[in-house]
Amino acid sequence: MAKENYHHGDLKNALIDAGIDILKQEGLHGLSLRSAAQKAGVSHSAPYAHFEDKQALIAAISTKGLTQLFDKLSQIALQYEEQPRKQFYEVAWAYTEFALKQTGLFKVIFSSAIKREHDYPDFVEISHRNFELIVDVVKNSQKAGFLCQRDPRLLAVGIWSMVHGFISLFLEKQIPSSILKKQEIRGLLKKVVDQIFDPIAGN
Amino acid sequence: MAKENYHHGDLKNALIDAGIDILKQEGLHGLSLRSAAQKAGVSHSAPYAHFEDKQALIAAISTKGLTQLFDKLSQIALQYEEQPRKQFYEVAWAYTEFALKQTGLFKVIFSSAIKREHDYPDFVEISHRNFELIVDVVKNSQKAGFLCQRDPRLLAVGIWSMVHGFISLFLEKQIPSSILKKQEIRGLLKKVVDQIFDPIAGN
DNA sequence: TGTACATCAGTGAACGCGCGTTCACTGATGTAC
DNA sequence: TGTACATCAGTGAACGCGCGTTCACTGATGTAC
Repeated sequence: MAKENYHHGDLKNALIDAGIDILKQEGLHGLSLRSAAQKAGVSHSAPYAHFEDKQALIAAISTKGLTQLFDKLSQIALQYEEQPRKQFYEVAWAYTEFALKQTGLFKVIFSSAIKREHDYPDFVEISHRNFELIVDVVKNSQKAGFLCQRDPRLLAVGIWSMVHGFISLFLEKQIPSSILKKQEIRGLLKKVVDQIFDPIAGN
Repeated sequence: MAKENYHHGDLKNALIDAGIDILKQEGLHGLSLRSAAQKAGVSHSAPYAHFEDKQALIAAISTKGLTQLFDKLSQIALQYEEQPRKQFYEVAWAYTEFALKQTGLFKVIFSSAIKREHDYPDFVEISHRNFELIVDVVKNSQKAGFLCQRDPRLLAVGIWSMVHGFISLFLEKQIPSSILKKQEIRGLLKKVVDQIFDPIAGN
C-alpha cells in the first residue's frame, strides 16, 4: 500500500477495525466517531478525513462485517459441498455462531443503523451476495432430493427467517429457559431447522 | 382511580403512553426521559417521582407493549378457534401487523433494551404468556391434524422464529426487492409459513 | 542532489446539543384534632 | 366545620457527560525544477 508510511498509514481501515472492536467489547451504545478515533490512537476529528459523517463509518463497519459473514458462510458451503444436508446445517450454524461471537456487529448490520442504504452500494451488494449464497445452499439441497422443488428463493426467505429469528430471539433472551436448559444452542438450532426438512404436516 | 385529580392525575401511565407515542413517531433514538416528560407536559425531573431511572421507564413501556401484543394475539386466537389453520395464519399476521404498525415499540421489546430482566418480573411474565399462547395455537393445529405430533414447544420455537425473523428482516430491508415486488407482505408471509405446513421434504 | 513549494492527514480548541440525574424548593392535597 | 400540620407530586436550576461537527492550524510527505 502506497500510503503505508504516510502519517498513520491506513487510518481508514484502522477506524473500521476499532469500531468492530468496540462493538464486540461494549456493544452499539459504545460506538461513536470519538470512541473509534480514540481506539485507533488519533484525535477525535481525524476520522473526518476518511468518513463524511458517522453514517459513513457505520456503513463501512456494516459492510466489512457482512463481508466477513459472507466469507465464512461461503467457506463452509464450499467445504461441505458434497454433503448437502451437512452443508445446510453447518451454514446455518456458522450464521448463528457469527451472531454469538460478534453480537454487536451482527446487530448493527441488521438494525437499520444505515439510514440511506442506496448511498452505500457496497453494503447493498454484499447483502445480495449473502442472500444468493443461501439460495445456492437451498438449491443444493433440492438437487440432493431432500428439499422439494419449490421456488428456491421463497424457500431461502423462509429458512433464513427461521435461522435469523431463532438467533435474534435467543440473543434477546426470549427463548424460554425451560427449552434451553435441556439442550445446547447448537443442538436446539438443529432441531428447529429439522422441522423444515422432515414432513411435519400431519396430513 | 383515587389519584385521578391529584396534581397531574396519572402521570405514570401518561409517561408510558408518551414514550410509546415517541417510539411510533421518532423511533428508539427519540426516546428519553426528558422527551417523554415533555410530551406528557411536565418538567423533565417529574418522571423520577414514578420511575427509578430510565431503565424502569423502558421496562414499563416494553411491558405495556408486550401486553398489547398479547391482547391482540389472544383476541385473534379466540376469534378463529374453530378454524385452526385460519387461526394460525391470522395470529402470525397479527404479530407481523403489530411489528409494522408499532415498529419502534416492537424493536424496543425485542432489543435487549432492558438490561436486568429479573428486576422487572411483569415483563418476564408477559413474555412467557406470549410464548404459551403460541404453543396453544400450535397444539390446536396438531389437534386438527395438519401439524405433526412433535413437541409443541419445539415447534412453537421454530414457527415463532420464522415469523419473527421474517418481519425483522423485512423491517431491516433485507428481503430482496425482487421477491417483495411480486407480492404484498401479507401474501408473502402466508407463502413463507406455508412451508412449515406442507411437506416440503422431498424424500 | 538540493531547494521551494504544494498537498493533505492529523491536531486541538471550540461550538451547541440533549442527555440522565440530583437537589432544594413549592404548593396543592389529605389528614388529625 | 375550621385550623394546623404532614405528605408528596411536580418544579427549575444546576451538575457533568459524551456526542457530532467545524475550523484554523501544523507539520510530515511528495513533487517540480
